[in-house]
Amino acid sequence: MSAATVSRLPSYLRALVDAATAGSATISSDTLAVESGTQPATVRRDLGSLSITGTRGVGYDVKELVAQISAVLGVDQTWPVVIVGVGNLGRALANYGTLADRGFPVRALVDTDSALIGQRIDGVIISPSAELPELIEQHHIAVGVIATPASVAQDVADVLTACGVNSLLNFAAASVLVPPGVEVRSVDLATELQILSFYRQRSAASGSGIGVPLPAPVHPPRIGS
Amino acid sequence: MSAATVSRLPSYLRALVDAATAGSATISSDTLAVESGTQPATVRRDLGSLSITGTRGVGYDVKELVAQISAVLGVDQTWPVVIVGVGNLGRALANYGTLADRGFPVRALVDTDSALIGQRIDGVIISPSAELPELIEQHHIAVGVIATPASVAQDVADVLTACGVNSLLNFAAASVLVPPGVEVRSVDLATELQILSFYRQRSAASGSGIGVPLPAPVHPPRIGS
DNA sequence: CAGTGTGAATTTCTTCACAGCG
DNA sequence: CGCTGTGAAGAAATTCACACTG
Repeated sequence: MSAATVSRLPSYLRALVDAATAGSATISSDTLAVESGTQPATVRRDLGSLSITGTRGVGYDVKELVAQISAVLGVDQTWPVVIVGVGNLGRALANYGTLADRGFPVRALVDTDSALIGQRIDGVIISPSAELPELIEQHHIAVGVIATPASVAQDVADVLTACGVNSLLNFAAASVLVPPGVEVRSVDLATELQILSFYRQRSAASGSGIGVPLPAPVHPPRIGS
Repeated sequence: MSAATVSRLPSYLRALVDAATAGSATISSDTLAVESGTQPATVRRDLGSLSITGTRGVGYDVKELVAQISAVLGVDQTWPVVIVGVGNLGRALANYGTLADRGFPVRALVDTDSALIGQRIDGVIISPSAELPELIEQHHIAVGVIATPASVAQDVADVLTACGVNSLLNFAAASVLVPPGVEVRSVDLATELQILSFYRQRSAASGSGIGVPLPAPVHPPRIGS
């Protein structure tokens, strides 16, 4: 299965859960494409590569699709997490229920700041970084979250991977090198902002002519939950 | 310039700033490739597509590269930001200095919760969502940050784009549809976790044999700033 | 008929490999 | 000699377009 396909599965799953909630029993590749921001042919190929088959003239069975994609993504399992670095970001993540809700319970917290060590966040004690290997073994840690300054991100990744953690979520503003077999996902605000900047400049340059007037502000739809 | 190239520019810039800090005057495509996790040939093509030229036998001029890439990414300019939704995430972002440091000062905050309206975060007052159009005009908002629940993300995007904001940073767990010319970058923890899950399952399946023993935990390198 | 499943065409992206230059 | 710049090859991903089927 291609990396491109995998990267789209979460958005399919999201759209499908929405559709299920809305009561749809089936969904067409056209609809799923619109909901997940891709093309119908791409949807069909992706689902085909998971050996998921629809019904001609009808579409795909929503419940089956949710079950299959969930299984492929492994969202039905639980992966204990360690967060390395309990600064602003690390603390926010530790308190952020979404991690635990998604099957990623935070079982260990690590920092080098002695002022933090011994404190508890949501019941989990903050340990010194030297204890990382023991913690990983004790709690069967599967995922390491790197929330340290960029300067130590590589060191952290080295320790984590050496201890057998082969899924890393990297929030540090640095790319880390890992051995083969280890998967790293990087989430970096600066990167996103810079890419946005690029396209903003670009569209300002091409769109600032008189031919492309700013649309008049509309009466705003109600924003609220 | 291809989207793939643009997506790599931030990591080049990061590596280059590091190199400059370390005192390097020039850098080869080989080194830059290692530092940014890509291939030398890719680096050379990317730089070539920016009409950046190096010196044969030597490499690229670090300072010039930093200047050129910074200009292309527009990081030398300032883009006022509005954050829509001041929950946990929105508040964290509003307080997060990195946004302002990168040329994205938060000039407006919006929420529907009347308990929040009128409060200030870092000097910026929280306004009711109905005022979004006026705020955008007053502050020349260029970037909209969506930090609302998924259910209203699309509505927020509609208002923002209708008011001429064509750079969106979307933290909601929903994909939003936007008119052509508008750039959206989505940052979604659930998506990242699900993709990690997929590869973790995959490597567990292929790597759990006796042939691939868990590496013994090494003596951990010092983790600290 | 509406919508899947899929060969084939196309586009996009990456990598090779090497001539050529400082 | 070391490293760039790039044509050409290759690989990957997307999209077209249509036969086919429930």
